[in-house]
Parts: sequence; structure tokens; C-alpha cells
Amino acid sequence: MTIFDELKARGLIAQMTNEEEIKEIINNGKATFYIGFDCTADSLTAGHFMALTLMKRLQMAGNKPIALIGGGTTMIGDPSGRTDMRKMLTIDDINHNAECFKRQMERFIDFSEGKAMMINNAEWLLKLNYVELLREVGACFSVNNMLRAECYKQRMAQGLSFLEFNYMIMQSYDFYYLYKNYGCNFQFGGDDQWSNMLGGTELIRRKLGKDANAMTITLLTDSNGKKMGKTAGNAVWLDPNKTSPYDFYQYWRNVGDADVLKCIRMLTFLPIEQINEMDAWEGSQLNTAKEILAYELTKMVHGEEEAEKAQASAKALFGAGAQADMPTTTLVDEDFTDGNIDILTILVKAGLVPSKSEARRAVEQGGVTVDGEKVTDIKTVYAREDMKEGLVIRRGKKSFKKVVG
RNA sequence: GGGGGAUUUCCCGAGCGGCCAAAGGGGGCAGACUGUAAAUCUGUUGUCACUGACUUCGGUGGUCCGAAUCCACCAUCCCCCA
Repeated sequence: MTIFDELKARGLIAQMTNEEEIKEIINNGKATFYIGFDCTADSLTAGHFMALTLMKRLQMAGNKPIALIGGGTTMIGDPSGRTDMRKMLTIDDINHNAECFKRQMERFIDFSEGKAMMINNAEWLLKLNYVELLREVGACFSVNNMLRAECYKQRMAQGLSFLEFNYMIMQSYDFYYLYKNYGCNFQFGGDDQWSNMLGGTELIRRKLGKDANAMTITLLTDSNGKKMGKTAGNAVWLDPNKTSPYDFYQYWRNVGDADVLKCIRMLTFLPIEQINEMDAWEGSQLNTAKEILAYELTKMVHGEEEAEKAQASAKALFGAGAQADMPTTTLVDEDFTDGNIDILTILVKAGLVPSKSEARRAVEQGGVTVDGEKVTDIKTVYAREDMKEGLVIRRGKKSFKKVVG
């Protein structure tokens, strides 16, 4: 199976410039392609993960990836799909974030000599001279067209600053620059990037008279059409310090029935034949598929050992099994008064709940269990001696923490 | 440059000078039902020393016994005219 057919079979392809040409290029390993990552946070997210796997797939097929870190573009902020302006980040923040991205990417992509490159667009964007830029590429952009672009549509009602309006030009310039200096003939990106990407191919055509290609990846959305990779508005991070391997595992373990196969297809490296067999699964059988999904992804992001641990913990907590590894909080002297500690304080200290008020509610509503026993009295107190072995505190169905005194 | 409007709790959005910690919806959380799914139903959703107290309604001052509600200035955004 060619790489193109594989991408297609996995449902990864959303839009592309020229199908025949693209097939020929990527199937024969002739693409030097780039994907841009704006460093708005100090860790990549599950959302970026799909782009990383795509890079890997293409690299395995002999193509050469360029991971473009958006040190320059982040200074501007991509308005695509946003209803408000992004917070302005300082240069120091951006540099720090870029460093973090770099470390995370190295786990997935082989950056050894000649295999792939990592470049920061701050290298050229920050040096641009306004008037020169206007003369060089400004003439190639039609404001009329830009205003029609999908990525600005949503913002036309809310207001779009000139700063953000320029994002497309910067991204287009990147493509142009990479084409000229690194022989980059291809750009991949999320489907929300389509108009920005076309800006680049258009610029290359006008300036150099050459054709470059672009292809977007289907956005990973759940059956309700919402972007995946977020819980309650918070991103699922790849950094284990921001989202623990266990939580990461749980996120995928809990995807809806309708979304499991799609996720497996798009995100894992399991052979398509195997995935197609799973297609017939239904009902509670899908739980097995979810386990596979969660395990595979955790393994890729955090390594096999962490994946095993997360899976073991999950099985132990939800099944009957023995106590397994699980996140632990160790209490210190100050947490106790006269050698005792009350349930509300425990919940807060364990980070299972953000405030005592919520702890109170959780207990009053019967959502708290300690070592399998439901706690209903908010005044319940535990003695330190009884906590040497640790108590398993459970809040709701899915949050657990072991607390040791 | 001129004129008009907006800014409310996680989001959208109501809000009479006292009865406002602030309607309603969304989202979140918990419970029931389940398969660690979805849908549905119920409860809950500022904080704390929780039948009470404290801090919130863009910011700063002011009027008043009392302000999210009135006044002044500042900031940000939107719309119309140029």
C-alpha cells in the first residue's frame, strides 16, 4: 500500500491542491515538507500529536520533514478559528516554549543528519524590514481575497486587528522562504490552516513561477463535531508533568463509542487490516478497542513502561484487582492537627478538588469514597496512624489518589 | 476626526438604587441508569470558620444610610459617518 493510499484509508486527508501530483511526490519520497507549530504554550498537546504522527508516517515513506517552530509567527498570533485575540506572549516565553516543543518532538521524529530538520521561523521573520516586505510580497496578496478567506470569516463580526490580519502573510512567507532556501515543496497542516497554506502556494507561484503543494489533515473531532484533545476546555498535554500518563491514558480510554475507531485509524500505527477487523465490533466490545487506543497512544507518547503502568492502574481501580501504581500524595506535618486530618482537607491536599467548598459538595453528594467505603459526613476525620499504608481516595468515578500520612 | 453602543460570575446572557452571590441557557462536577461510552433523569456549580461571614459585576474615584445598578474620568471593543 502506498503512503498516499494509507493516509487516505486512515481518513487523514481533508483537502489538497493537486491529487495526482501529490501522489507521485509523496509515494516516491520526493517531498520535503513542513508543518508549522506555533508555540503558544510550553508543551505540545494531543492536538499536535496527529501532526507528529503524520510527519512520522511520511518520514517512514522516505520523505523529509521540516518541523517549523513558529518563534516568529507566534509573535503575531493566528486568528484562524478564534473568536478573540490571542494573548500577546513575550519573546522570552516564546523562546522557552520553542525549546520545550523541540524536546518533545525529538521523541517522535528522527532528526538525525539528513532525515529531518527543525527550523525556527524567528530566524527570518524577525529580521524582516517592513517596507522591503511590502514591496517584496505585499503586492502578491489581494486584500479582497484575504477578506473572503474562511480563517477570517468568524472574526469579521468580532473585529480583527491588523496584527492578526498579517498572520496569513507571515505563514505564506514561511513557505516561500522554505521553498527557496530549503527546497521545501510541500506543506501539511490542520484543516483550519487551509487558507493560510494556499496563501503560501500562491505566493510561490507568483514570485517564482513554481508549483508547491499543500494538503490538510482532517481535524480530529468527536461525534458532536467538537475538537478532540481537550477536557473541559483544558488541553490534553503531551508533557507528563502537565497531563500525567494515567490521565492521558484515561482521556483516550473514555472517548465515545462513535469515535474510537476513528481515533485508532487516525492516530495509531496499527496496520489498517487489523483496524478494519475492529470495525465490526460493537456495544461493550468497543471497550476493548478503547483499551487498545489508550494503550497505543500512551506508549507512543510516554513509552511502553508508562503505558503498562497506566493500564495496570486503570484495571486495578475499575476492576477488582490488587492495588497498583497510582498517583500518590504524601501529607506533611502541617496538614495534621493533633494527629488527625479531616476528609475535606484530604481531598484538597490530594488535588482531587480545587476548594473546600467543592470538597464539601462532593462529599454531600455522595461522590467520595475512601478505601472503597462511601463517605457521607463532611466531618469525618482520619488519624495519622491509620494512614501509614495510605488511603485510596476516590472522587466520582474516575479520579483516584492515594494519600499517605 | 465626529456620533452612538457595549464591558456581568467558566462561556453566552438577564439584571428594578435595597428582597443580588446575582434569572435563564450552555458547559463542568456529583448521583441514578450503564459498558470507565452515548442518551436520559436528579442534584449542584464564588470562597471560607457554611443556617453566618467575606470577596465579586472592565479600572479608578465619587454621590448615597445603601450601588452590578446613579455621576466623573480612564481602558478596551463594536457600529454608523469621514
